[in-house]
Amino acid sequence: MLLGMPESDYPDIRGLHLFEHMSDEHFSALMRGSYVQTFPPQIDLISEGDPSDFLHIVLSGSVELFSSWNNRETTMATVWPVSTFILAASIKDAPYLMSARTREKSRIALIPSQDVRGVFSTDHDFACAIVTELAQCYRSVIKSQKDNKLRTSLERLANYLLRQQIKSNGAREFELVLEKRKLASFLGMTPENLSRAFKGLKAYGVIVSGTKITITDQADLETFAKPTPLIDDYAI
Amino acid sequence: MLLGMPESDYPDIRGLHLFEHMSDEHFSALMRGSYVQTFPPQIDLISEGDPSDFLHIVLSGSVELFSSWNNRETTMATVWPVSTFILAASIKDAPYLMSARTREKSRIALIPSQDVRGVFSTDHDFACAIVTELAQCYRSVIKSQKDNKLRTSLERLANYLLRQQIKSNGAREFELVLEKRKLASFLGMTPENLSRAFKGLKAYGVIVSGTKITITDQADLETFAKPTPLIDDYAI
DNA sequence: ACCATTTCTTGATTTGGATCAAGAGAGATA
DNA sequence: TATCTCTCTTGATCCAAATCAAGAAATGGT
Repeated sequence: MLLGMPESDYPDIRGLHLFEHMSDEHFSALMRGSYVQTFPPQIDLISEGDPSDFLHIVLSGSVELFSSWNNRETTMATVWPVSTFILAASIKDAPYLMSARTREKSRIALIPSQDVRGVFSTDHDFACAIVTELAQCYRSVIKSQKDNKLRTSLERLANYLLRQQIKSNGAREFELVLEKRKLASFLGMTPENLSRAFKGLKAYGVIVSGTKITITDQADLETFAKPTPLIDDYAI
Repeated sequence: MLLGMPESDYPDIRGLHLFEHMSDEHFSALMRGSYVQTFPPQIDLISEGDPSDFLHIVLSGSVELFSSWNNRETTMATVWPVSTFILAASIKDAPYLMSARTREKSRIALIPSQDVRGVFSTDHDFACAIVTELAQCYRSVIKSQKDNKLRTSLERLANYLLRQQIKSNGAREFELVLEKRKLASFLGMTPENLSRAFKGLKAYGVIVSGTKITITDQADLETFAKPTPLIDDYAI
């Protein structure tokens, strides 16, 4: 069942860079036309090729973005609260290029794309925020493209772990946030090979126990991984 | 030597979607601060990591965008007249993620990024045009990402040829616009393997003679390549 | 707590692509 | 035109990763 957006969700959404500086009036207008729904795990939210009727926002839980072709499937990204996804398609009124499914029970806000485009065309601050967001998204994909084309799978895994470590405040020990099979797909490899790659990183001081990763020799791993801000820093 | 932008170049630039709808006043302001320079072939225009001082526009010739890491290099894209490149970096005032070099003698316009950001922050039409442009760029990279992750190298080549054929108005016969070694890098393979891949496509009616491609059995090639708008149509 | 199901791991094998090496062809230069 | 250089092609070999197969571990439901 679809629910109108409860006001209690407003602050979370308003806190996103995307909506931070737009006028109260426009923000309320967007919210009034929106819905919130809680979905069970593994539910398809959108399918690539469909018209982009809604801009989606993950309020809780998490969402996998994936793509398929010729009976193959690959994980493109994972979206965590609070963030939007498929902004580009909504703005361009173009079909989705990726599909989305919930990874777990998730609360998703749905803002009609038409409303987004409407406000975008009149609210300059909103347009500026969209530019910043899209530039960020674009640069992230370029980095991912470089990661894929310039690195071997072992190097990609090593750098992925270093990035995750930073997100875990640089702790020696941290948890994988993705299922290994999804991580493998995200990194462009098979689950079998991911398993072997983890063993390959043992030589550089990486210990894996279930979802727990321990980096025993930071310098050694970094010497091997050679992380660079131009690929691995999501902030720039 | 740097030259101010000659007025004769204004129409070409004004014709870009990006600058089409902005006010005359703002357009002139941008142009007044800009430069045009003609570069010889194989000249480095920008290096990844550098601050993005200028938005670049290719007026004639062509430019290769490439990236390097750990002594490896890969071709990311080729830019043809008349188009801009590194818009996202200019807007975000962030370092370039890709390097650029001329492929041939090329005329390049240079618009100070600061001016672009200045006009962007006040001209709503310009901001909207930037949104459209960035959304387009983003979606192109996503398509490229899907191409790389979901297809084998033979499939990538087959679909590349079909896309190039469309750009050549669907002719049975057309010319490759890239050097084969650059095409190989762009498609994520070695020159040796590209050579073998071309031979592999002979089975599907592709004849290669130097830079000339002939598709003798359109249906057969398409059956093998399985092109989809969600990867291969640059327009959506 | 138990069973069923799925995921993960490990090993054996195959395959696609990279690398190495050398020759053929094309383009540039004098 | 002849020579030099660079790109492209081809063949031989090697390596990384995919696939196939089976067992171990973890997860979820009753």
